[in-house]
Formats: sequence, C-alpha cells, structure tokens
Amino acid sequence: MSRAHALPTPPEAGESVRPLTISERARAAAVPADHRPATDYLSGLNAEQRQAVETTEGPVLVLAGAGTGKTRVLTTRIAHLIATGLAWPSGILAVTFTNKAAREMKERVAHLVGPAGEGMPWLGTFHAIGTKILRRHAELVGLRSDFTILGVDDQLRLLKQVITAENIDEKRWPARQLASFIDGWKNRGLTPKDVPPGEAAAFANGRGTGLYQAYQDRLKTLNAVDFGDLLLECLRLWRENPDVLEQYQQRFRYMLVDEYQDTNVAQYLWLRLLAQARKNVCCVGDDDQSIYGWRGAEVDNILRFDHDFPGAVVIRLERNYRSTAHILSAASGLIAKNKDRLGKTLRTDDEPGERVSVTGAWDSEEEARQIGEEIEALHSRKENLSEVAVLVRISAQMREIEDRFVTLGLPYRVIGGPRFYERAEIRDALAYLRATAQPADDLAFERIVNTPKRGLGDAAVALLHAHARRARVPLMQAARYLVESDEMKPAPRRSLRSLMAQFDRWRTAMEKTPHHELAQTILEESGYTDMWAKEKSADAQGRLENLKELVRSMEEFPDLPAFLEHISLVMDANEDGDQERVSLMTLHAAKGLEFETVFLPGWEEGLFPSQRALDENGRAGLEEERRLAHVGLTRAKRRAHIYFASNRRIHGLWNATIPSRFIDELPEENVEVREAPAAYSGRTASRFEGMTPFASSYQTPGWQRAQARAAEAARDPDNDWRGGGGFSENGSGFAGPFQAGRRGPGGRGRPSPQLIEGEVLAKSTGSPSPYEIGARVLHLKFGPGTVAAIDGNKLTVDFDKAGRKMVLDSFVDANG
DNA sequence: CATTCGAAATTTTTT
DNA sequence: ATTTCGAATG
Repeated sequence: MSRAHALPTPPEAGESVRPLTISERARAAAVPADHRPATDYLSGLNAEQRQAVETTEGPVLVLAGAGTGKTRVLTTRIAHLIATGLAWPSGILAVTFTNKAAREMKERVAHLVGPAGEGMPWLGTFHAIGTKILRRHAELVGLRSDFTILGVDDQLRLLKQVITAENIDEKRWPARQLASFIDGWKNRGLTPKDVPPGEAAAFANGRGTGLYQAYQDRLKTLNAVDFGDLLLECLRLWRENPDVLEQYQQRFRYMLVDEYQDTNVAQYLWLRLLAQARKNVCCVGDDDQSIYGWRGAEVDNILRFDHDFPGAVVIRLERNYRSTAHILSAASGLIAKNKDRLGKTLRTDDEPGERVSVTGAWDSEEEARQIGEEIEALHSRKENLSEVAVLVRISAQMREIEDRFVTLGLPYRVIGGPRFYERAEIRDALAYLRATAQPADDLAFERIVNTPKRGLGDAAVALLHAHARRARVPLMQAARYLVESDEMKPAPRRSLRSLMAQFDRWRTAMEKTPHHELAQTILEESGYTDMWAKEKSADAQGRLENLKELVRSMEEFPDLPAFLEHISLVMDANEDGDQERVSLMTLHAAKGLEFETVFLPGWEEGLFPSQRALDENGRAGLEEERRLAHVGLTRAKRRAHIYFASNRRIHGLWNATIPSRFIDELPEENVEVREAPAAYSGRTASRFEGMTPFASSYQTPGWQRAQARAAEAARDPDNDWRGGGGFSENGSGFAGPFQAGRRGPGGRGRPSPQLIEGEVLAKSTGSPSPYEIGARVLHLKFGPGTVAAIDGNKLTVDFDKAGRKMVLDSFVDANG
C-alpha cells in the first residue's frame, strides 16, 4: 500500500510539536496525484460515519448506538487526520477507558495508516496519559518524577494507617469506607478543600476532610499517587501553571474521546481544560450504554455536551451492523422506556432472524440445565463456542452455571474477575521488587516484611514504625538500626537481620543480573514461592503459574523501572486462546463485545433490576439497570435467550422470585415464549389455561404457561419440597430481594425501597386471584402457608417454615 | 505470634 | 452457601 508515502514525517520523539504552518499544509495538498494519501479508507463508511470522520474542526459529538461502527469511526478519523496532513500522530490526543481499548485502537490505526501511525504517543487511557504528563512536570506538583502509583491494596493499607494515626477507631470507621468516599470525591474532581462540609460529616463525625488531607499528605511524603490523583494532579498542574497548560493545548490539535458516557467529572474537567483553546474535540459515546454511574460516570457529561461545547455538531449513528431485526427491536423497545436519554432509533437491514426467547425455569438450577442443553445443541450444530456467551448480572450467578458446564464437560472461560496485577501473589512479588529497587518504598516493604511468615508480626512492625517516625527515615533504614540495637526481642531481631541481609544481597545483584533472573532469585530466596508450593489449596498452583508468567513477561522490558511503570498501569493475564470456549461474564464486562448467541439468565425482580440499585438510586438506578439490559441484548448478533427462574438461592436460602419487569417491557412481536425443554416439562398444565396474564402487555400469557409447565415438572416425587429441606428455619421474615420494603418497623439494615413514580415492583394485572386472604396454600419449595396479601396474581404468603415470601399464584396449590 | 473458630457481610469494576 | 474478618485461644 502506498498510503504512507505522502505523509508528513513524524517529528522526533520528544520534539515539541507545533502546529502545521499554512505552507506545510499547502505542500501536503500539493503532492502529485498518485502520491496523494489514499482516501479509500473512507469508502466503506455510510454517510453519517463519513460525516463523523470528516468533520474535523470544532466540537463533535458522535452518538453511536450499539453495533453502529463506533470504533471504526474513531480509528478512521485518526487515520484521516494523519493522512490529510492536518496533524501528526503526536499532535492527536486519543483517550479510552481501558488499556484493552487503547491497544485495539492502536492496532487498527496502524493498520489503516501504516508505519506512519505507529507514533501515536498520546493514545491511551486517561490514567496512562495523565501519568505521562505528570512525570514530566512532577516537581510542579510536589512529586519526584519517579513517583509510585498505588494500587487499591496499598491505598487501603495507607488509609488504615492514617485513620489509626488520627486516633479514630478503625473498626467503627473502616478504611474501605473512607477509600470509597475519597474515590467519590476524586471522581468529582474535589480536593480536600473542595469537599462540601455536609459530606465530610458522613465519615468519622465530620473528620472526613481531615483524613482526606492527611492521606494526601502521606502520599506526597511517600512520593506516591493513587489512581484518582493521576487526573486530579494534572488538573492542579494545569490550573497553577497556565504556561504548561498552554503547551498541551498547542500540542493537541485534535482530541478524541471514546466511551464519553463513562467519563466522570474529573475527566470531564481534564478534557475541558485541554479543549478550551482549539475546541477540536470529538467525543464518541452512547448514553444508552452508560452503566458505570455507580462509580462516578456522569451521563450528564454526554447529555450536556452541546451546552458545554457551544456550536457542537451532533452526529447520530443509528444504523446497526451487528444484530438481527428482532434482537434490535427488542432492545430498542426496552430502552425506549428510559426517560433520561438523547434518543436514538437503531435500525438494520439485516433479516428479522430469530425472536428473542424468554424461558421460565423452576429454579436457578434448572435454568442452568436449560442453558447447558441449549449450548450443547448449538455445539452439535457446529456452532463455534467462542461465539456463545452467558451474561449474568452479578458474579454470584456464575457458580451454578459453571457447575453445570463442568458436569457437562463444556469448555468455558470466565472473563473478568480480579485482574492479573491485582492478584495477591503478583502484588507481593512486585512489592519485593519495589522494596529492592526503591529502598524508601515503605508500603512495599511493609507488605512483604512478614510474607511469608518470618515471625515479624504486628509487634515488630509497630516497633519499626515507631522508630521510623522518630528518626524520620524510611522503614528499611529503621530496620537497620533496630537490628543493631536491643530494642527488639532476639527472635524477630535475628529474622529481621537475615531479611535485611537478603535485600542487601539482591540490591548488589541488581547491578549485574538481568532483572527477570533477579526476580526469580528473590522469589525463591525469600521463601515466597515455597510458601505457595506448600499451600495445598486449589488455587495455589495457579498462583505459582502467575508468578512464572510475571517473570517471563519481565523479559520484554529493558530494566526494572520500565517494567514497574508498565505493571502499575497495565497487565493482563495472557489469554489461552487456542480452544473454543463459551464465555461467561457479567453484563458489565460484556460491554463492547459481541457474540452470535447470548444467554441472559436471571431476569428476575430484585436481581435484575437489582433491588439495591432501585433502593439507592431510585428511577436513575432503574434506568441504569435498563441500560444494562439493553447492553446485554445488543451483544447478540443472531440469537438472544432470556431466562428467569421462579426460585433462586440467595445467600444460601431459597427465595421465590418473580420475572423481571424488563421482560414485560420487551415488545411482544419480537419475543418468543419458550416452553421448558421436553425433558423437564411434564404433563400439560391444563388448569393454568386461560389464567390471567401476568403482564397486561401480553395477549397470550405464554410464558406463564411455560412457567406452569416447569412447575408441573418439578412436582415429580423426587423433587418433593420436603426432601430438599433447603429453606430457612428461623422464620424471621423473608430474606430475599423483596425483604427491604416489607419488613416491619423493627427490621434492621436497609432503608425502605423508594417507589418509583407508580412503577411498583412488578406490573400486576389487577385481575382477581383464585385465592383469598387467609387461604391455606402449599408451595413446592416453601411448604404450607397462609395467604397474607394478594396483588393481582402475586401472593404474599406467610409460610409456616420459610417465612413471608411473595410468589406467583400459579406456584401454589390450594391446601384445603 | 500463629492458628482457629465464630460472626458478619454479601452488585456491578477500571485505572 | 461461602467467604472474609476479627477476636479468642494455644
């Protein structure tokens, strides 16, 4: 390809970038025709996409619905800016949220533009770019350029120290809680001075702000920052040094932001400062896929874009290239129930395809069985298992499904979970390296001083701290002193001496040993690998392998500091991508992915939408849950299967559940209500025929019939409720998704749920139930009980043994 | 100081 | 049910 020929030469790395002069631009345009940058990269785009690529000047908001080619627009836009000579790669700022997204974008740009695009030094996550900027100007914000970036666990340990140092009872005011307060403040761009007094009062009787300040002071002393600081300190840097800000405003001629709906206030301020000068900012996002409100994302940022950037061009990408018409309409119909949205209408030219199926199961175990069977059927039809995903609302749902996959022998992989670099063994190993390379890294030293156990417990650490504070020296230096003095008892003293000797040896070895070999040596000599080798728990083996992988990955870096920098921001477990596997993940983890077939279990009130989201955030919470449902559905290219169970075990006890309101909200014409598979459906449930539909939107109460069948199936003698014996014996009220609202005044814990503008827990029909208050009924799982209240076809029953639960009337029998 | 037993908590997750 | 955390115990 000759695309790269006419590109301007990228400036040397580190060279400060100035805008192209007019003559340079003219020169670029005057290149002979056959050497002119190829524009064929534009040819595959539709009109809107093309507009989004070619509207290079001024603020642009691209509202890109699911599957509308968002990433393609972003990468093509970058290619376009480079190919037309409007900017050098180093003059473009492109921010993403995850390292994965950044990596993908880099690859795709390189593919479009060729070697010339490889530069892209400013393509990365907010945090990675923030780090890069801060390292250059560290001294202006009171840091040294080799500052450490704290992970969550380091942060917690530090907070614990701060709380204790302030003489606050750490048990009453846990570090975790303070961490989430501080996180929230940092997300909103608030320094200790900016925190509204009312909010600080919520922690430790109003001492929240002081603790926040003390924590920040400690960080400075340690020459460390946490993730939030990577953005906040940039803000401070720019505000206090307008010349520095201007330097970056000049440098970044064009700015692009991916997943704009996920930006928090701090990120928004960060962007706005940069964009103020040139205003060539292009934000791509989808308000309907905003699912991170709970961690500080502000949908408002996207809803108010044209207000914040006057004259903004808003481009809607509404043509979906991913899903069939039925799936798309189902998802659109659902999301249309949200009020706070900019509004898009997704359309497709794809065939209608299969309807979205909705299947009721008796309980979550049967739900897992049905999913397993369906996947086996797909597999025997030669469908690729890598194109199949099961998306759950909460991780706790995974276990049952995994269990089923294991017994069926279905290969699967779990996506998400703790990141590689968050794992304890990796953090420990890194702490050893940090403590070796940076003797003043107190946090690292403290982390491993007694890991593996070497008799240096709380008492010894307290002594170290006391001396370190008294002499104002790092812990390591305090240790050297204590080894020589007799303030420490002989046993720990001997242990500490040998540890210090080891560190000395490693530090000497650092001069001449390749860093990955040194790491290997440290892990062995310290007894760390032995510690895991001796542990006989199931995951010990995996941890050892992670450590090996860590050492192996170090080889790719020139030296230890380079590696430490990399690891503090990035580090992914390597994928064993050889075998075809079903993917299992949370809905959150699924954003941005797509699969031929998607299974969506657990669509039940309380679980999805999550009761907690409703209780804590009211209508906004409900809408975020609905967006989550929308994200789930739009992951599917050809087949989407929704499931709900009528009974689910929550925290160990069984709970009756009712179908999610989201099921009712799906347009009827795009949904196929499934019967339970033959093996589990028993006789025809004639007595349920003609019964009032649960949801008024259904002409035929099809899913209810399916449910009834499932109930019949479960009625076989082997499944007798008395045999199961799984329900709560305490009768202390029901412990499920519905408990919060129905608890008596004596109930502890959660606040009452908010009723959301007439949207009750689930729609009810208002049609009379065949039962009356006071009637005795028999439930398969909960046994006998008395009807306490009736709401349409939903009964509130006081079960003799299982306490009060809400059940569908079709699940109980009259028990005269 | 380490181990062990019992009570309490238990969404979603990136950097 | 399971895991995690803290206090009592050896």
